[in-house]
Parts: sequence; structure tokens; C-alpha cells
Amino acid sequence: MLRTHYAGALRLGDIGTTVTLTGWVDRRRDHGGVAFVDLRDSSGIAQVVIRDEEVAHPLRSEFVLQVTGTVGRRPEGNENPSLATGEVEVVATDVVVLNSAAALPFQVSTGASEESGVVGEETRLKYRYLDLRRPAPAHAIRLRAKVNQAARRVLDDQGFIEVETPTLTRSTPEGARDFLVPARLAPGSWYALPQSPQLFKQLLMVGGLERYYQIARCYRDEDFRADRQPEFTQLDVEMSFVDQDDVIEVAEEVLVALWQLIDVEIPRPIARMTYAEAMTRYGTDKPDLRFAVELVDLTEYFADTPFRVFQAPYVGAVVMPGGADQPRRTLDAWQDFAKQRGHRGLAYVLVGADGELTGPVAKNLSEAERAGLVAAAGAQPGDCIFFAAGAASGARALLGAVRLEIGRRCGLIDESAWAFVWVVDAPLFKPVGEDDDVAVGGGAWTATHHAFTSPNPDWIDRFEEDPANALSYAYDIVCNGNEIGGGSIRIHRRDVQQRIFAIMGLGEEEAQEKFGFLLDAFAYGAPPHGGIAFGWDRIVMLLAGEPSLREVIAFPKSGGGYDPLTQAPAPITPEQRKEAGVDAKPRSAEKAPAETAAGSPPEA
RNA sequence: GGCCCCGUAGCUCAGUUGGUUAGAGCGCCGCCCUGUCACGGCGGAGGCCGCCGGUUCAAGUCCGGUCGGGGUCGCCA
Repeated sequence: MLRTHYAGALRLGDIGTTVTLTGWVDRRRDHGGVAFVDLRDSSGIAQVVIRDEEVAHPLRSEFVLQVTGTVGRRPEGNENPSLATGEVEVVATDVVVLNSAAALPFQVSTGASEESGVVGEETRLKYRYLDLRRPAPAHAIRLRAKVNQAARRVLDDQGFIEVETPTLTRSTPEGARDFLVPARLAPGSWYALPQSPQLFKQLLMVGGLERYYQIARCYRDEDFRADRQPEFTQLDVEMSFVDQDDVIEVAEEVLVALWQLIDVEIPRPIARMTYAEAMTRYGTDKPDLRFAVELVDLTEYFADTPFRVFQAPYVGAVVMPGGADQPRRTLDAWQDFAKQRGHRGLAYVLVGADGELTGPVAKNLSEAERAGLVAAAGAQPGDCIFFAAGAASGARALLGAVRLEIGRRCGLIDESAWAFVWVVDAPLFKPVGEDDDVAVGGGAWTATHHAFTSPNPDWIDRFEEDPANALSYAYDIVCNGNEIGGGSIRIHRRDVQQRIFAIMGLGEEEAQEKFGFLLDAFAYGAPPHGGIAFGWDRIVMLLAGEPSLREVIAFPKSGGGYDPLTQAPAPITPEQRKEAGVDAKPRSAEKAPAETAAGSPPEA
């Protein structure tokens, strides 16, 4: 070892000891005759005193040093309470420059970030190896390791087997666009990177593993968000011979262990809410329960309204406390808020301090409606009532977004709270919309979760009777309005699977072509099974208190899937292109699946 | 794909109504400095104002386009 001690570990008890430290020059203060170097390693910072000017003078930020010296107590009054090692210092007898460092693109030293503002993300990512020397990024990556460790510990203790599944596989039936990899040995054919290990983990259940987990990299070729990366990580779990409660039980134990890492005790059991309740009360399937504002269903209240806009299948409202005094400009901004989400606008009524209703909508309401509105909406004098009318799903989605915005603007969200909830009983199917370019089958319905999600016990024998209302055996875990995990009990019976496919308009041939290997496996005694997958990056992000997934990924991509550090993706050479078979024409016999999926039924 | 915002020194930013030689803080380089810890002092270097085009006597500033970044909606079961 090049060192005897970690810099950040030195304490009064080490006084008198001769130590050798290694690390980087965090900062130096050169006084001519005596110089101070803050030496930083992974454990922290220690002050090194160098009395030889010849040695100290050439040192620069981020030089790599090996320092030998004696630990001494700092002179009276010279302690630095902001350093853990601030009561001591190392008086150097020998300083070896292990490496020099070029002038930095940005300041690495801790204090620097406060004085010259925050460094832009693109620069940080381009020099991520320097960024990682800074305390916050370093902490996030270390926390992530602890999170992995905690999950493994819980699952290992419960007899789960960690299994790696392929990353070169075939295009899976999940909703997102696949990343594709040309197969050199089969020109014209392509691998897909997995969107998740979904099918493989089910095969592992057929394989008798009974309890599987994996910290799995997943790939989806979709557009970016602060909370989305093209490659991301799931903690993937699957269990045999279980029902929903068993999976939830294991999932909660994992979550409890994770939040213990930041000294938060999650009360168990975590509350459950049906999907229908979440949509009705919060306008979303991932409600943020850190604040109490809820949607109010006023459809009945406005059943006979003269106001044409409210003559709709659904009329709902959400109350903004104290919102009555918003200036016109702000109320206009709410209109833009709604328009940006594809709605025509956002109706509102202002409730004056005296209870009088104002705003453009108020005069369109009947006398009786005005009289009872404040009570019906649960408003108070001084509040603003926002309305959305129309199809229930769209109107609730708008109100849900408004609710969140109200929470933010009014400071209603308790930032220190951790509000967990299971959202259960999601619909099994959703209508195929125009936007469903990735629909699996050609029918009127597509799976809400995925095609292998079982109907819940109430519906398993009769989901065909009412596909719109049939419920799935699925569950999502939501934390502070973030979906941090989701799973389901799977279909293990071939007849049920075929009935599901039938509803989705997926013929036997086509089903066989798309996931024949799974259906084949299910023919050989598939056990009842189910599981869950956690959004690992998002969970670490929450635990670290970071605003972006990028902060908890060692080498994240920036917008457009670009990596500023490696400059990937990059062009390939003509030779690579030829060899990879990118341009190979598929043989006519092997039609691309996408062409048969949408329109005509597969050949009989 | 739609909408919004941002591109000025290594970093973070300012730059007036279009008007002389484009500034600040930090960083960097040189010299000085024996108890600092955001050390201090003196001096210095550093700019394709993202790029292309247009308007104008004159463009960092106005207009059009383009590229890059961020956010958001669509999308992401």
C-alpha cells in the first residue's frame, strides 16, 4: 500500500503518529515560508503543513501526492471546525508527487462550487471523472452501492437466487421502442436489447428457480426526461407459488431496508389504494400523498347545469387554497398550463373573502349552483376552484396535474415526508388508441400492464364479459408521486393466456411468432408466479435527494442519448458497417414482424 | 414530433434604445508572503459573443435558419 492511513480518518488520537497519506490536492494556501495543502482522498480531507517552500510552491490543484509526516495538534485557535480532521494536521517530512494535473475545466474543490456557481451539467458529464471527485456525486454513487447491497441482503436472506439474463435477445412485447443490434452472423437479423428481463424471469420460474432476482440493466429507445435514461436499472424479482400479498410482503421488506439507509422507518403495512380510487381522488395512478388536496367529482352537482361546458360526462374540480387573489396574469398562465396538456383551458371560479363568486365561469352557472358550489367543492372563502369537464380520463388527468401544481405553488408539499402507497386493481385492458403504434395485437383492447398479467381472481373467469372494467392482478408502489416499482401475478395457464390474446386480437399464429418460446415453456408445467420490478435509478435518486436520475448514474447520457464523455453514439467505419450487416436485405420469406402486426391477420 | 427557455473568457454569469477598444467573480500564469483554511498582495494572459445568412452607416444586441443544451407535452405496459 502506498499509504498507512486515510486522510479523513485522522483524529486527536493519532497525534504523534507518523503517517503516510495519498490523495489529491484539494486546495493549497502558500504563505511563502509555510504552506498548507488540503489533501483529499475518498475518506475526506486532512491539512498537510509543508515548511519547505521548494516542495510546496510547484504544487497545484488535483496533483496526486504521497505525503509522509507526523500528526500533530493544530496550534491553539487554529482548529478548523468544518473539517472532521480539523483538530489535527500532518507536518510533512516527505512529499512525493505521484502525478501532476493539468489546469482543470472546472474547480473540483468543495468550497469552489459555492463561490463560482454551479457547474453546467454538460461540462460535468464530459469530465465526469473529475465531477465524481466532488462530495455530492461521490456520495450518490456510494449510496447506490449500499442500496444494491441492502437489496441483495434482504433477498438473499429469503432464498432468492440472483440470475443474469441476456442483454442480446429478441424484441420483446413491451411497449417501448427497442434498441437493435445487428447480428453479424445472420445478416438482416437483429438482436434487441431487453426492455426488461420480463420473459426470462418467467422462464426461470418455469425452470423451477422459484425465487429470482437481478439488478438488471434495461434499454428503451424513447425520448428523454430528467427522470429517464435510455439505459436504466431495475431490481427485478419473480416468485413462484405466490399471490399478490406475498410479492407485496417481499417488496416492502426491500423498501424498508433501503429507506433504513437514510434513517427512515417506513411504517408497515404500506397502505393500499385501488387504481379507481387513485384516479377518482387524485387524477393519477401515482398519487403524491404528501398533501391533502383532492379532486371533487361534481358531475352530479352539475347534472342540470345551463353552462354548456359543464354538460359533460364528467365534471370535476380541485381547490387551490387562497387562490382567489391570483392576478389575472397568473390565471392566464393556468390556461396555458392546461393547453400545454392538450386541453382547451381551465375553468375557474374565485371565491371572494365574502363568499362571492367571480371569474368568467361564475356568471354561467345557475343561481342554485352558485349558492351551493363552495360547499360542494369543499372550498373556503379566498380559494380558487379549478374545473375540468369532458371525458373522465382526460379531465381527471388535467385536474391531477393541477393538483400537483397547486401543491407546489402553495407550498403544501412536506418535503421531508415519505408517502408510500400501493396502487392495486388496475384495469386489465385499455382501449387501443390512435397513438398505440406499439400495440401487440390487432384488437380493440391492449394490455394495461403487459400481456402476461393475470386478471385478478374476481375476473379471471369472466373478463371477456366486460373488458373495460376487468381488473388485473397488478400492483404499483408509489412514493411521493413517483412510481418506483410495479408488478403483477402472471398468467400461468395456457387457456387463460389464449383468452387474453383473443381479446387483444392476437391470433394463435401471431402469438406463437412473437413469444412462442414463452408459450411453449408454459405448456410444460408452469407454476403460478408473479413478481415486481423496482425502478432502481429512481429509488436511488429519491434516497439521495437528487433532482435527476443522472446524479445517481456513474456515467449517464445527456439529452438525445448522447454521452459527452465518450461522445457516443459515434459513426462507424464503412468496414464496420459492411461487417455488421446493417444494410443486409431480409430474405423475402422472412417478413418483418412489424408489417404483419398492425393490419391484416396473420396467415392461417 | 409540438411548445418554452438558454448558448458571451477554462467555469458561473452581466452586457442599457443597435453605437467607440465586450466586462465581473472564480479559476489559470508570474512574482511576493512563516499559521492559513473561500489565505492575502502586486502584475499578467485569456473571447469565432455556438454556427450560417439577412436587415442596417453600424449587430453580442434585431430578423430568419441551423446546431447544441435544459425543461415540458406527446411517448415511455
